[in-house]
Amino acid sequence: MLLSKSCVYGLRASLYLASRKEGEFTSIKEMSTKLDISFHFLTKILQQLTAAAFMESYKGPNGGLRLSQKGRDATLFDLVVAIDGIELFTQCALGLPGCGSEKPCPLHESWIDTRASIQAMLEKTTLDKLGKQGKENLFRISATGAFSWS
Amino acid sequence: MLLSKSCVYGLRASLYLASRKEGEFTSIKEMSTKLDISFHFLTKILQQLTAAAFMESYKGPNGGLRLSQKGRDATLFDLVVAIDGIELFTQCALGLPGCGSEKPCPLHESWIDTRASIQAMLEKTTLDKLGKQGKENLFRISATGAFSWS
DNA sequence: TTGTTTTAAGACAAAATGGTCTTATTACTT
DNA sequence: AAGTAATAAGACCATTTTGTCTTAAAACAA
Repeated sequence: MLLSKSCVYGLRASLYLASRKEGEFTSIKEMSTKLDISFHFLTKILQQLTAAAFMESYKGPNGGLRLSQKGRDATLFDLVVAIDGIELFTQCALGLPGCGSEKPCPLHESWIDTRASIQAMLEKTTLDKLGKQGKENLFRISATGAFSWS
Repeated sequence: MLLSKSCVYGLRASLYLASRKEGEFTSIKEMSTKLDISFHFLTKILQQLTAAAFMESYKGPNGGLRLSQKGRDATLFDLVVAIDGIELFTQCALGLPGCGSEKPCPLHESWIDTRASIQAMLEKTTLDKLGKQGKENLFRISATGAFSWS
């Protein structure tokens, strides 16, 4: 798997928040229901993104999470790095510590390009723009049709 | 991580065998030592590749494993699929079952291209050719210099 | 035949990942 | 003040992946 489940869940919830009106809080309960993700597990993942200041939380009735300015400006790459770490984009495809252009593994040159294209894919747009694009294109972020861009 | 550890170990051992003279048996013990991989773990992984007929085994003194014709003609992609499965190359990047061109996730179109380039990278050459290329380029397949293309 | 060298098979353990549950804490509502 | 709705924190459990160990089976050698 390219991205961990935690990571995918974090991305989908981030896209959910990107679809909401700026500044508005959305409860984790709502997101977990609409995206069909375990509530407690999603809570834990989003705590990481809140700690990393991509989101802001507010407790109590009508509380929840919302994207911060940093979050709205963030790309999916930023979120992936925050959850899964940077290794995918820096390490050798065969996991060989000494691999480099001096003494490369058989995949080295190809992998440099390929991993850059993965990064480019994730860096293409910000959450803010993805929120707007989602409304236009009705992008899928849930398995079922439980979520819809209002 | 793009590939599991099992998969990476399997690829590295396959490359090791590709560097050996055709038809010659190499013991798993030798490979595990030179590649710095746990002997028993490597044994288990290579049993999968033997069961899938990429390799042939021979027991007893001077026994070991060697690439079959199928193995020499195989690409790294074939080996990856045998160990990690085909999912990486068929599934949605966000793991959404219903994702497709009718109702795509935000990454859908990019991911189609990117995962194809990963596949292309792994399909570029066969083990046989990689064995020859390795001798010319002295490709790295171990972390330390414990292995050398003789 | 007995011992040695090798893979095969499978039980078992450890670590990482994924997931659940309970208790705090904060803020609102009545 | 008391109750309710929400996140925060962390203990705990389950599953998957990774790794170890033991025993069996095959082939060779003395």
